[in-house]
Amino acid sequence: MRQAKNRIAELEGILREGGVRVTRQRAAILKILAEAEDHPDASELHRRAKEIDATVSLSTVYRTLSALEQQGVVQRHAFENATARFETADAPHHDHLIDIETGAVIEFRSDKIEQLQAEIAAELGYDLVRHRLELYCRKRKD
Amino acid sequence: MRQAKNRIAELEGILREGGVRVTRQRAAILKILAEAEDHPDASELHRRAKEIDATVSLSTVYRTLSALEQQGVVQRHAFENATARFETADAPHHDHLIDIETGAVIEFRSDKIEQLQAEIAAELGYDLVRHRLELYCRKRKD
DNA sequence: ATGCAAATGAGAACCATTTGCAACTAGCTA
DNA sequence: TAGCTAGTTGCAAATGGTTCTCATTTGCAT
Ligand SMILES: [Mn+2]
Ligand SMILES: [Mn+2]
Ligand SMILES: [Zn+2]
Ligand SMILES: [Zn+2]
Repeated sequence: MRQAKNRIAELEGILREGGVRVTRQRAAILKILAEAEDHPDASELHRRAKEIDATVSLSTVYRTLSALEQQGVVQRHAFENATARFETADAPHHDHLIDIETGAVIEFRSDKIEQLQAEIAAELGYDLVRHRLELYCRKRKD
Repeated sequence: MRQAKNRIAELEGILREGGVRVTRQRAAILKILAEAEDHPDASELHRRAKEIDATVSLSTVYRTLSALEQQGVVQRHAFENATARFETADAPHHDHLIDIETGAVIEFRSDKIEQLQAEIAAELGYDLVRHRLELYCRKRKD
């Protein structure tokens, strides 16, 4: 809990630095995001945030997510035919494996792949700015 | 040209096999797709198809693309905040590098990455069904 | 040629996300 | 501490790519 509080305070600090006001609504959304262990979409975040502050509107959730994304505090994912999902951007970079039966999202990281991507871009005369790697899988049955 | 004609005939054959009628509109869309060297979206395909058959409607473009996708003849891509783009699925598998300044799409393939992906899925207890790998890049300036 | 299930065009519907606007309010100022 | 004001909010309407509805047309097997 101490952990989470620090993290939230830190995030709020980043916002204030960026000239973004920390309103009641934004604090609620930020707390939800900081505590989330999954990859909720806007309406799920809305549902959760309302438990903290019932006045939060879906519009504000969207506006806040855009602001947080712009501040680099939140990351947006657009998985295959699904609404956008979000997570805080404080964890080290990772990519995602999506279970196509259950929708479960599993995180992973491959330094080899990360490096290969940069090499490929370089070979083609480009600098890699960001990438998207998603594995759509089915649980192995043996 | 011979090449293209064969390819189109072949694609039409696949459709008939699948019990999908080859209409005037579908033939036009198929021809455009077979000749396309880029990754056009639905409205661009519509624009091009109308030059062959002016009656083609955007609805039919969408419906045809869905049908072709289901037959495995066409592949749909949903790049970062952009409309869906399409290409025939007869070329060997490849992934895409997107120039974030110009929007240009460049194809590439890395057998190493392909293999690593399968390994990662396996390690997590999954079978890789399909994946999405996109590199968002900026032209290197030196 | 005929019959009929499949396909079409036009426009309405969908739906996640964005936006306009009048009422609030965070946070600096005096 | 009260006041000021630009940033923020809730609500509702707008957006825009894509899908759907339905009356009409058409591919194609017989
Ligand atoms: Mn994640
Ligand atoms: Mn391609
Ligand atoms: Zn990665
Ligand atoms: Zn690939």
